[in-house]
Amino acid sequence: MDLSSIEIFLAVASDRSVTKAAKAVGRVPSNVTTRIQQLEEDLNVSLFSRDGKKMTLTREGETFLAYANRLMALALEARQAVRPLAPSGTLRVGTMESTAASRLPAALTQFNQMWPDVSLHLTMGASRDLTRDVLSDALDCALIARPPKAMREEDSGFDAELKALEMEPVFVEDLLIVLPSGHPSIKSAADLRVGSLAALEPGCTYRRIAENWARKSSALPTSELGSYHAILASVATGNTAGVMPRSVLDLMHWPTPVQTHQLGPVETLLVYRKNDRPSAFSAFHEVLSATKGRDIRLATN
Amino acid sequence: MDLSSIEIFLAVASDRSVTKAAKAVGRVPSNVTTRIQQLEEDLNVSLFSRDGKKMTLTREGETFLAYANRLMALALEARQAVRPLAPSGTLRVGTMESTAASRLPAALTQFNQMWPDVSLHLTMGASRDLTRDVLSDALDCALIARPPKAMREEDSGFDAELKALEMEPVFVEDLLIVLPSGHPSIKSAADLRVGSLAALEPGCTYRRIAENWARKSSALPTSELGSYHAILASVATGNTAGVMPRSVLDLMHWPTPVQTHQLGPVETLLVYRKNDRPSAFSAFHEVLSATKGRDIRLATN
DNA sequence: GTCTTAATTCCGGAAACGAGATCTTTTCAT
DNA sequence: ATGAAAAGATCTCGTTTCCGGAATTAAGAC
Repeated sequence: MDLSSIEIFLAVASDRSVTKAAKAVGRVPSNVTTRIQQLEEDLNVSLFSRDGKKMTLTREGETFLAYANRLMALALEARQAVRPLAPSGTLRVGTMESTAASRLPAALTQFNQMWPDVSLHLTMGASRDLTRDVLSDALDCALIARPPKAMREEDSGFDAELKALEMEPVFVEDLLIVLPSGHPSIKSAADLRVGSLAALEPGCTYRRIAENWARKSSALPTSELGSYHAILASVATGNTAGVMPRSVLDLMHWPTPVQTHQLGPVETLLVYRKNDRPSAFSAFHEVLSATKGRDIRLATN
Repeated sequence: MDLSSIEIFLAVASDRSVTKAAKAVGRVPSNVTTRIQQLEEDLNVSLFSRDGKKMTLTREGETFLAYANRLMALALEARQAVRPLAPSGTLRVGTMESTAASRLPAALTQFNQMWPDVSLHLTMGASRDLTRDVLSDALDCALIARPPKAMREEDSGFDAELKALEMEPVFVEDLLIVLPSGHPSIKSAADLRVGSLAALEPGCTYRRIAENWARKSSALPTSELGSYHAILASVATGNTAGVMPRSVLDLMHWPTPVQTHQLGPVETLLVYRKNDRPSAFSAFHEVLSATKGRDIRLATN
């Protein structure tokens, strides 16, 4: 029994899908299938029932899920416990709105429990700005969206800044165009029947991805809003299409099942300066990796 | 972090020796060294301090040890929890005296806590007899000493019986000749200055190994005793050399540091009938494997 | 029925692992 | 002191395992 198998198991259990889980843990679906099968063979019990293309936990899978969470939490705790110098002081973390909303709560809670002596300073911002702030030492690290290759070539300044930093993928977001209810489903931006695209600031990678996609076939103005709640409200008026990752949309329990269009997966990176990892940063890094793809409800060892 | 690395770590921590630990977990020393180094690099902390050839836990190593025990215990519990049908009924286990004394207490305690519904019947005996009892279904399984190859060729009956059973190594014992205090150290049986060899029954593999070793150079009578305590007492009289594994000797806190001679490592096997693994047996098997090389003091998850 | 999506199976290249040989250092005996 | 023995570390090599991509199969949607 290998902890990485358990991480994979947790991802599959929480997504109820091999494909999603594979993205979440940064692997390929065939690999996820294999590891789950190995785990099942090792435990000599079937963890998921595959009726058709649905993966649902069996009763044994449910009980194993509880243990899996405890095991991961305990492993993380062990890792932290042997840290020779307990982190303290302040850690300045930059993050996108979306990550702060959907991914960070669990990690921050856990981090606070483990290291109450560290005061975390959170700064929200667009990926472009956050990156600059890390470079200029206004932040210790930041969670940003990696622009797709095509966009990086266009904006060589941003690309150069990224290359000057260490980076590591921690999440994968499924970026969506959210359509007003009743809007017909679309294949490309040409099918849009709205007056504008609602997004956050100009430096926001998600916004720029959406704009790139939209301008291929239509000349749609972007209306800039301050929050994802504002964007969704704007979509509800009927004349706007919103941009946000699925994880954020899921968070909002929108009343009606909205029509969405996938712009594809976008990686969230943790970036930090090379050769500058204060103890508090390493601790944060570890907590983040451990929380990756894990169920929100935290295990209490 | 891999559970097998943790198992190796536990073995090194409890033996304070790479070589011993390697035997305990059935690996080669170089491998143990590497895995420990990997673990240290992964945790970014040194677990052992190597002053000379002594391996002692560092402060961080100590704290990690606690977590390592808890992790293994939790993993074992998870394994047991998903067992689809809870084991019950009786399980008839045969064991050598020595194993019952040194290795089983921890495993049996844990097993009893986990499966109070299973009533364990322990039978002590010599390897030869236990094997026959498993074959004839008088026992469900047994812990026996694997005779070295040379001996197996001599006793083809025993060998055939073993081949008819499933077997799996679970412990490695360091078989010793225990000499009276003051006896000069020996290179071979020819250097023995005693009147007899003290051992258990004729079917005992340890006894037969010792007799084989002794008869190469001298014709020493074997005096048969009923227990290891009796053997040690007999050795204390000065005219007898005893046969026992090191683990048993260690258990007895003999007052003076006794002179010993190594007859080499002997594997302890768990043997059972092919295609006959009642649920209670599988549970026992798992507890045994998990206890292998682990510290006696059990972790309470 | 066809198309799409998801899971599994199969396969080749890459990385990790384990065993043995060698080397270094410590310890013990002479 | 000196040599021998033992233990740990290092290196290399053969094997296994693991990962990712392509092909395959199966289920649901239109």
